Amino acid sequence: MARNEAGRDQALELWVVLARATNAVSRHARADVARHGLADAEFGVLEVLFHKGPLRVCEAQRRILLQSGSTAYVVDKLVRKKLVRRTPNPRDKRGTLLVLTPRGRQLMTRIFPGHAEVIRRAMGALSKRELKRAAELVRKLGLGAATVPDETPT
Amino acid sequence: MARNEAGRDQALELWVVLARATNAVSRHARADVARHGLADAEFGVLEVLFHKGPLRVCEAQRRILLQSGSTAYVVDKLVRKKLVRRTPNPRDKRGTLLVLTPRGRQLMTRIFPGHAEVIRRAMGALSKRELKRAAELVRKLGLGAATVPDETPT
DNA sequence: TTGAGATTGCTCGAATTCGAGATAACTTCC
DNA sequence: GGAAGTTATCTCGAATTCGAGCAATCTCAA
Repeated sequence: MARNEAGRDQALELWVVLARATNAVSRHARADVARHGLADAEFGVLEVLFHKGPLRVCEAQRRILLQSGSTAYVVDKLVRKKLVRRTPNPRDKRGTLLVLTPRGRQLMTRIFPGHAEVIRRAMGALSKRELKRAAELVRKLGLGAATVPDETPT
Repeated sequence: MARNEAGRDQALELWVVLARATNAVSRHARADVARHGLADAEFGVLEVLFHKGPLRVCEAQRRILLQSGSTAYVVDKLVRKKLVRRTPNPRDKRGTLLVLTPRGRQLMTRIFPGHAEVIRRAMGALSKRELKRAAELVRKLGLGAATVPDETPT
C-alpha cells in the first residue's frame, strides 16, 4: 500500500514494458503471417492444430486467447479457405473437432519454419540464457495473474 | 539456424508465455476500468495525460499502442465524455494538444490508485526482485523487437 | 432415473481496431 | 522562395473482437 516515493512502482513498470514488448513482437508475427494471407488468429489456430493434432474448438480457443464468438468467426474463415474442417466428436456431441485439411497441413509445413525464424529474430536482443530466464519469470507471472480472483467491487 | 531437436525453441516458448501473461494481466486491467465505464484505450489516454500533462495526439498514441485511426476514435469518445479537450498547439499547428478537463482529472484522481492496486495484485506472483528482473529482461526484449527491421520477403 | 448445473459452440448486434488515403503544416535543401 | 519530403491528424469502409444469450449436450448427486 505504501508507495515508494522515489523509484517507480515495479508492478506498473513491468506492466508497461510487457504490453510494449508483446506489441512489438506481435507486429513482426503479424506482418509475417500476413504475407501468406493469414490473420494472426487464423495462424494461431492452424499452428495449434499443426502441433497438437485435432482439437475441440474450446481447446484451440484457449490458445489463441479470443472469446468464443471471435473464435467461431476465425474458424469459419479457415473452413472457407479449406485449411480446416469441422468434424463431429464421437465422445462428446457438443465438442466439434477441428482438423487440418491436407491443404492446411501443407501450408503450415511450408510457412511455419520461416515464421519461427521471424520470431527468433524479433527476440534476438536476448541471449539464450536470458530467454530462458525471461520465460520462467513471465510464465510465473502469467499463471499468477490467471489465478488471482477478480477484486471485490468498491 | 541449426535448431536443437530436444528441448523447445526458447524464443517461441517465450513468445507464447509473453502473450499469455499479457492477456491475463490485461483482463484484470480491463475489468477494473470497465467498472468505471472506460475502455482500455480510453484509460490509457487518460493515464498518460494524468501523469505527463498535456500531450500531442501522436505522443499519446505511442503509449496506447494503437494506430492513428483508432486513436482518433478513442480521443473522440473522451471528448464526448468531457474528460479531455483538444486544444490548438501554438508551436505546431498540426499537433493538437490533448488536455485533461477538471472532470477528467478528478476521475483519474479517484480511480487511479485502485487501478494501480489491481495491477499490483495481478502481478503478485512475482517478488519485488523478480519484478525488477523481469522488467529488465522484457524491456530489453521489447526494445530489440522494435528495432529489428522487417525481414526481406521471400 | 432425473433434474439442476456446467460445458460447448454458435449467432448476432455493437464496439473497437485496422489500414489506406486525404489534408494541412512543418522542414530541409537547393 | 519554393519544391520535395516528412509529420500529425483525421475520415471512412472493412475486418476483427467482444459479450450476451441460446440451444444442445454432458455430469453428477440424490
